Amino acid sequence: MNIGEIARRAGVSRSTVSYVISGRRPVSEQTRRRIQSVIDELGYRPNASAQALKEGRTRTIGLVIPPASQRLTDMQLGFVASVVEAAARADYDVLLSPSGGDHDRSFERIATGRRADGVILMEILMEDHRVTRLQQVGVPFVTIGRTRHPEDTWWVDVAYTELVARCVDHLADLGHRRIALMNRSAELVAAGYGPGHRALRGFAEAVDRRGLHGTDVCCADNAPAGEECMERLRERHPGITALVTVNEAALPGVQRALERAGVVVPRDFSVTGVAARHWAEDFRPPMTAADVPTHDMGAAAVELLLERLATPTAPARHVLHAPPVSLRATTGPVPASSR
Amino acid sequence: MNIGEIARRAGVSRSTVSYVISGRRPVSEQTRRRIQSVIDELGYRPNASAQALKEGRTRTIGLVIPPASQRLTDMQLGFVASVVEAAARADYDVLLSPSGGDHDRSFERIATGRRADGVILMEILMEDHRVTRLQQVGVPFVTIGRTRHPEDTWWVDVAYTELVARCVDHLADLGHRRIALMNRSAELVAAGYGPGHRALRGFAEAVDRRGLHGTDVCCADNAPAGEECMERLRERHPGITALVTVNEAALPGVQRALERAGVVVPRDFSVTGVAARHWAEDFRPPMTAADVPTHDMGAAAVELLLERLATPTAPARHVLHAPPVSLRATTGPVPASSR
DNA sequence: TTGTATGCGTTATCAG
DNA sequence: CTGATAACGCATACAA
Repeated sequence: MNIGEIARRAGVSRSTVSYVISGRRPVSEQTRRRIQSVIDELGYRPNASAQALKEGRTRTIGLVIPPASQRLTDMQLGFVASVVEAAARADYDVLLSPSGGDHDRSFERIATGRRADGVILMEILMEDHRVTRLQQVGVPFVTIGRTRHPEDTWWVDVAYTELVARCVDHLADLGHRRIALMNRSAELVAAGYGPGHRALRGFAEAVDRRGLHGTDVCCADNAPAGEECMERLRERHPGITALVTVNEAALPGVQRALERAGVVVPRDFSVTGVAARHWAEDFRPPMTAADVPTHDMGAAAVELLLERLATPTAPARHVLHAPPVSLRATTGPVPASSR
Repeated sequence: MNIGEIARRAGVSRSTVSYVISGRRPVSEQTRRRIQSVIDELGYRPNASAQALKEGRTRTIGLVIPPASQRLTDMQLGFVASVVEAAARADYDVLLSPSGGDHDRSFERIATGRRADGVILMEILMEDHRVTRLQQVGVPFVTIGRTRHPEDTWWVDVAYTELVARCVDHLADLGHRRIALMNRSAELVAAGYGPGHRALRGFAEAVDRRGLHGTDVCCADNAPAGEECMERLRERHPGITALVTVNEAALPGVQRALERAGVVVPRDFSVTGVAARHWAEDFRPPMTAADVPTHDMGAAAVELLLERLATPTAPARHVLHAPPVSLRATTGPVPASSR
């Protein structure tokens, strides 16, 4: 069934049906009603492909996610959920592309097949070939995260450098002198994953500025790795009294390791860092942390993209989130024995 | 840039370019090469909307997920990931529709706008209006989960009734007489959520058949709820010695509650149930459970859908997964004191 | 081996 | 207020 069929049954031309649907020109109440009743009766809806072809836009956003094979972290999931939700609110659909390496077919379809009006990219590397590719092809895009030189791209990001530095400052203020950073996985950092690098930089700078002794370790994004990592950390660096973590998925393991070692938080050991809110709140006791506002960020990414689509010549916009460190219950004064 | 532009630059007709791309008719090596080089040089890719309009198919699968506002459970996420991955392998794209209630615009776009060749639906209710709607519209679909009368729909599901019964049998064999079922949330069960109903039925039947004393409770899909629920359960039914759970998201809370109460698993208390593998393995000690093969199920759903698209007249196919209960370390003989 | 012409379902321009 | 018609970009039947 198509618009011609509706027109035929209503005894009007196809254009009139089209105008009834779009409302872009006045139609007499009488014919409007007649046409509408035929539409309702047959349950007619315009063919999206034909509309897209004619209008030159698909009302679809491409969302490039990490290869689905590896389980998405909660933060990634938070981004996906909020992007989908924000897009739906704007009556946009979301086309998912699970793309990892180079020359991914799914990515290429979205980038060059005009299947989407614009693209949202996440898990950005400092040097990201997907960003390069999208720029080359000329598809409007917004990144969640940013590359090394983000000046004239559109992005939404978390100020990892600053947040981690704030956590270090907080610990230093509490008298801690020997602290550790639990970073994301070694592979991710090696690949040039932005948050990993920026967290490390913020840690190093703050530790240096406050004259502390800092240790940093990479840790895979899961609980067992967190447990092992925490144990190894305390074993090799028995002097540390506090942890800054940017690896939320490892948190349950960190907790387990501390519990098993009989370490009481925050009496014996302090924990803080950057995490999605529910990870911080699920920690026992609730964790003092900068809560990454995944929900706002996904929505902001969509908003930026729609703005970019509406005014293609607009200068690049960025949103850098630096949420406050929410004081909960995992940080306290350095133990007297370690002072 | 379009196919005409390529044709013009290569000095051939548009059809020849089209045939070079599709390979559906022989083209002389010489012109093929000339055309290909122009295509490569300009980075030309056919317009997906035009292709879809012409061919009458979009090479896109619609995936209807729960409203994104509520965090997806790991099992749901597993389905999404595996569907996306399997679709990508078949060179299909996935269009996401976060749809909850009736008359969802995003759902309607997918159902009636011919934006997708077929649809995969998850979180199916015993009476599901989305299923009805899709049948009415005539869009091919496959459900992950099934309705009350699933005979002539296409679906992939987990045999909750049977799996829960097996868990009960296992506990009965170990001598447990008073056991509890931790179901999904009360809202979900009230809404007619299939797994909730079928788990309850399997539990009731098995408990009855083995002459046990069974208690069942609903629990929200998160750790804090699991903790509270477990505590209440032990408080109100101090006699229970084992738990069957189909609520994986509550597991960390269950674990925490047991630990806080000083209950040693499986010496004092046994735990088993249905869960995605990593939840079972993350439990301490590793949990004896029927592991839901989310990965296989998503892939199977895609496979079924593609088969249905290929042969529209084929009779309905179903896949019912009944994975074995993997013996790990959370079940043991009933404590002597409770025998 | 290649070119010409048609139509997929829409929207919008131009006439009436 | 409404209708005829020309694109949008592509694939393919038909011609040559």
